[in-house]
Amino acid sequence: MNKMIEYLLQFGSLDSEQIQFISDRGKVTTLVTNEYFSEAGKTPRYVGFILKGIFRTCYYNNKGDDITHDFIDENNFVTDMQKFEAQTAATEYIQAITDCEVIVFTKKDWDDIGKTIIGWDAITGQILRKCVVEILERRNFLVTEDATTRYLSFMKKFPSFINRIPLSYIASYLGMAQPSLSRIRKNIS
Amino acid sequence: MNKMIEYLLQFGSLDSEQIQFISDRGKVTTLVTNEYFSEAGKTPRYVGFILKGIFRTCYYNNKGDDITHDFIDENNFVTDMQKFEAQTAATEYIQAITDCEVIVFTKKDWDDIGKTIIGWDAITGQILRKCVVEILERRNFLVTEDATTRYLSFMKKFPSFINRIPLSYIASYLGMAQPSLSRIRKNIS
DNA sequence: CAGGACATTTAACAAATGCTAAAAAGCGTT
DNA sequence: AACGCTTTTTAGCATTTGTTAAATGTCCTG
Repeated sequence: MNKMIEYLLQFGSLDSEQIQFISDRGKVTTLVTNEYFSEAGKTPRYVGFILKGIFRTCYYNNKGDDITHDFIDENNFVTDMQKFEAQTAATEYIQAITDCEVIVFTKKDWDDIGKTIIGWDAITGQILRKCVVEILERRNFLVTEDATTRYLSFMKKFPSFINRIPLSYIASYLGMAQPSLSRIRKNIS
Repeated sequence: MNKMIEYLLQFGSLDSEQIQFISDRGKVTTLVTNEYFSEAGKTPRYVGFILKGIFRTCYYNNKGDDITHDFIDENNFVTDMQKFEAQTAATEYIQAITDCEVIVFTKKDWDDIGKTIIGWDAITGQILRKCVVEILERRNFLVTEDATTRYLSFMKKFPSFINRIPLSYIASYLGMAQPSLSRIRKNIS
């Protein structure tokens, strides 16, 4: 739980009573590889804070291809934010792609924290802003750069992912076919 | 100013005193086509709410190409959020691509609103969440779909942009060369 | 309405990437 | 070590997209 509190304290201050209030509501759970944290068509039940492991968000396009939109790893919140807030059906999957350890909060507990802790909106707002910037940075270059550049940037930003994640996920995240990614890897080395 | 208040009221309630407080701090200004709202290398001075016109965010990649990242139009806030909050130098330009009319807020006034109005964080947090979802929806398909599909989706989502925006901006936004976009337009019709 | 500046289209060729299927490599289990 | 299963690589060919430069179109100004 401490890792999460540390994370939160980067974005605002919390006294020990508030920390206790938050801690009391988080439950540590584990997911095994390939297990879903939330599923398309179902209402997301939890916000999670990742203690260990990597998740991906993904969906099936109209050709039936499995497309990975993003990877999320240790020391980050994971949730289908808007669908969780609105408690409506998600359109994407969130899947554990390694064994994972997560602190989860139910909607009720998350709302209670928001109502109880003055400044909670400011903290989550800041986290959100940081996430937006990161997402844009990560995804903008995917649109404009060629395949080799995209892969090199990915390696640079997520060196630890290369050997922990199936190549097919990386290929679809980078917007290319898997054989193309293989070819690129060969050319680089 | 009313258009902005209406927009805000979608995300939370404000009493007439609060509305007055906000209105007193916004100044209506105009920008002509090609004028910058904020510039790379400079600290953003304003948050804006667009009453009329279209902006784009853009930057120059390492080959010197002018790349458009996004379009923003009427009835939306426009700002380099994180750089504005932190008051540090921006890395992108925000440029008017039509004549524009905008309500602007200085950093000081924006902060004063945040300090004065209870629930402001909650309102801006909601707007932020909505923006994140929209940005992701708009940009995710750019990575995985082919050029024709990307253009068709763009036309569907922004039919009014096609005749108001230079094609070169649209081409770079969609991640393709301008002659490719021309070819696609020909094939479609 | 002529001229100039800028935006868009066209064409031909080059390069990159997609697609398919088969081969190879890796991995866990027995 | 051998087997089955999954992942990754390879190869050849088809298709898409990029690149460059010239031609055409459009709009504004004098």
